Amino acid sequence: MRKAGGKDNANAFQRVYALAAAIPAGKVATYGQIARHLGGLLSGRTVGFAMRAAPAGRNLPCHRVVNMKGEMAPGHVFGGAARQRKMLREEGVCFRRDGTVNLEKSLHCFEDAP
DNA sequence: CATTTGACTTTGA
DNA sequence: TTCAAAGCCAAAT
Repeated sequence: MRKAGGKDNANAFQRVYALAAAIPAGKVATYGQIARHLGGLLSGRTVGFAMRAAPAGRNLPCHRVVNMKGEMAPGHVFGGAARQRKMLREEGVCFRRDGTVNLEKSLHCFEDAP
């Protein structure tokens, strides 16, 4: 049990990391999916924020987490979108001709949230 | 303490 | 069909 009046929101970030680490190779997950899996405790934006704030040393496969469109992270977070795409492709993720991830093929299936 | 920004998603035109 | 705006939560300023 937590202390009364205290917010366990910080725990939510750890849940995001746990789910991200639970994504098997060759599969990807969306931010909103993880957020929804947390029971609406967070929103897709906050999940992405948690990834950006994800501490190194956790071996966190944040590159397996993409947006609903299957696009890679913006900027050079993983050394460039093309770099992340190649990395995911090496893991066995299916891609479309548009350069986006084929969510129909490589979207990891989390359990539905209540 | 209030405002702005950001690795998102959904709905409306 | 594609484009734009609103809603969302947390950290940074």
